[in-house]
Amino acid sequence: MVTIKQVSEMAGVSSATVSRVINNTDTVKEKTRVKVMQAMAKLGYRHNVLAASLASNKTNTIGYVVPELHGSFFGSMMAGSEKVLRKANKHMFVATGHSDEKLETQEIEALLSRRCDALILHVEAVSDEYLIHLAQQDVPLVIVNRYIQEIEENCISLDNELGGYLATRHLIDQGHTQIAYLAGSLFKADGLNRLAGHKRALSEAGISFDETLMYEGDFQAQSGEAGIKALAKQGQCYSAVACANDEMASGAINALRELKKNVPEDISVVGFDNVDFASYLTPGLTTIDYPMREIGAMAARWILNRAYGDHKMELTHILEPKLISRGTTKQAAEN
Amino acid sequence: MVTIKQVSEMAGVSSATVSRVINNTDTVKEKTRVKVMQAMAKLGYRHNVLAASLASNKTNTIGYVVPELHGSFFGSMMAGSEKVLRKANKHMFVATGHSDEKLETQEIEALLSRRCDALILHVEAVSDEYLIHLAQQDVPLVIVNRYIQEIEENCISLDNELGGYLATRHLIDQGHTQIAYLAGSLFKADGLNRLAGHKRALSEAGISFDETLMYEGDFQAQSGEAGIKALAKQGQCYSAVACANDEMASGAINALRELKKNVPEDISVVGFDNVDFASYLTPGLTTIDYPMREIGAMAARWILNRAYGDHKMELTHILEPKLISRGTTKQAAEN
DNA sequence: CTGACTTGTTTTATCGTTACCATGTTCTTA
DNA sequence: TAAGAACATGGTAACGATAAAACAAGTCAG
Repeated sequence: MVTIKQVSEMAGVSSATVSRVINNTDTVKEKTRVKVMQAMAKLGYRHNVLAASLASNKTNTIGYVVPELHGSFFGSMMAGSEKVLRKANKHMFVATGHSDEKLETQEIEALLSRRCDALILHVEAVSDEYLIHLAQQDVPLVIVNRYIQEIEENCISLDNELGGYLATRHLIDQGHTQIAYLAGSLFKADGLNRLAGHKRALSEAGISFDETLMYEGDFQAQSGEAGIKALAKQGQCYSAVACANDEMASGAINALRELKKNVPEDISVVGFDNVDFASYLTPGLTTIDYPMREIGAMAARWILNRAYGDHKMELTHILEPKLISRGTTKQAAEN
Repeated sequence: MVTIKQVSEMAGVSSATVSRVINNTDTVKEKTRVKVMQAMAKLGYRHNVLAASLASNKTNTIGYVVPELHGSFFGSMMAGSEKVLRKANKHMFVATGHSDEKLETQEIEALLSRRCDALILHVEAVSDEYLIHLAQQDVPLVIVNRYIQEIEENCISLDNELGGYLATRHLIDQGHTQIAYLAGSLFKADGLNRLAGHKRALSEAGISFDETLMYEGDFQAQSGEAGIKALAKQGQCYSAVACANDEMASGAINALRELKKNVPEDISVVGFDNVDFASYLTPGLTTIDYPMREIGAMAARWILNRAYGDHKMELTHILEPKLISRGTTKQAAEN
């Protein structure tokens, strides 16, 4: 492997000068620069980032932990971050936590061992305490899609309550008054907050929340189907369904079809997340957009701000969801 | 930052011994090991992988280039690799090439600068020559979803021709004889090979390939719609359509619906890739499974084999696609 | 013409490990 | 019991860079 030393010898300068040329860190006479460049080219020199990082105590690398690599959800987030980081010449070291406490911890430790300049974490299993402790150490940290009061400055998340509100509000605006709700797992913050938004929209419109029109699922398509069937069994009456996510909405639509209900003619359906397939369904699924890409970008901006002192960007901690109106919702029929 | 030196002092041993304990690289008396471990715990020592890599000339890191991070395609591939590499305690450094020659080259160089032990590349814009040259250097290399004769030992790809064959063969088996084909971009190897498979299936069944029943699209949903409309305009007659990928199939189905054709009752449709949303469509899309996860896993196995001398695994260069039969294909109506 | 600056460069210490060689100690075994 | 093997550990030179201090030469105002 060619070293900076060999380059410096061939160019007839010291290795410090070569380092300057490589890093553009200090003034170097044009003539010297050219000599160095030529020597590098001739020897086929390749900068050793490892050695540089060790010496400079900076890796220009952001450690990134996501639950999974497959599926498009986290991919979008990483893509958002990548775009921002690329411009700043920072790189990402990606690890997966698989929603397992031990693994998550292990990967975070590994990233720190690699001396990442900062971390972006989407972790689900480690405790708040662990993260709080981590945040108080010297490595800048952004926690995505999780809100922890004590270190809220390090958190970025979506306003799920607002999303739930917007979904139901959309249905109300279209004249629906009997609105069923297929909730996600209510032991999860997201599930709970979305439901809270639903309730707020109802109450704002003077509609009282009817417990019997709600079904608690688990964010899976299967539970959307189950929800519709359960409501049917109870003989519930409604003209619209708001769902905790798109998978459940998709399941619900299938179940409604089985019950010979047309969507959206008989029943309107709204989802949440705006996953890829939402637009491929027929009719296209009306849903709430979960701006993962933007969240990823924002996380990266915070990192740039905190770890590299770039203060030129606009920053927020809470991102706002938007309603995407497609084909599964429709003006309520007149009574 | 706590160093190995400080640990060694506290434990009353030399730094060499501490290194031995950390790396489990040599026998150390149990009593000494305990002393060292305690010192590490007490000082809150964290191994510096950078320094270790520099000294040992090994990073245990695989450089990974994919075209994009978003979408589930490459995510699945990375997930497949990650699972294999995790078991071997290797990590992935992910970079994106965005199908741009300059970017791809740049990222590959960056990974080499970081002294990755090996590379897994899914690149589309760099030339074969560049890759051939790279393969002949000292860094082990696996090229995914691309076949380059001169370095076929480094390539892993799907048998697209077989996939195309299976799709059309499936239609023929169901009694279809007039089969339209919506091709992908034919300047791409994948598009060409899938079409070739289609032709082989036809010829094997004694059906002659009818140029007018083919439309060249570009792998986008839009072009699937366009294809069906173009065929309709020409007044073509067919009972089944094979598509170059699922997006085009989805577009085709929408166009067929517009033409008041029922899928699969009037027209059978088969896609290619088995993307996530294929199973969410109603009816579910019959398609050819592109085993990205398995491809990623295989790439990782090759790396383990080549870069780390693990010879215990079964390896292949060409993976086989499978037909996934869902609801968009159906026995041809009797004449 | 001189002292203060600026510019360009070298010198040398340092970053935190690992790898190799040397050395001392403890088992085996004939 | 002596010799050699196996075990346990220490010393120290790399690994390939950067950074801070020191120095040399050129510029310029007064």
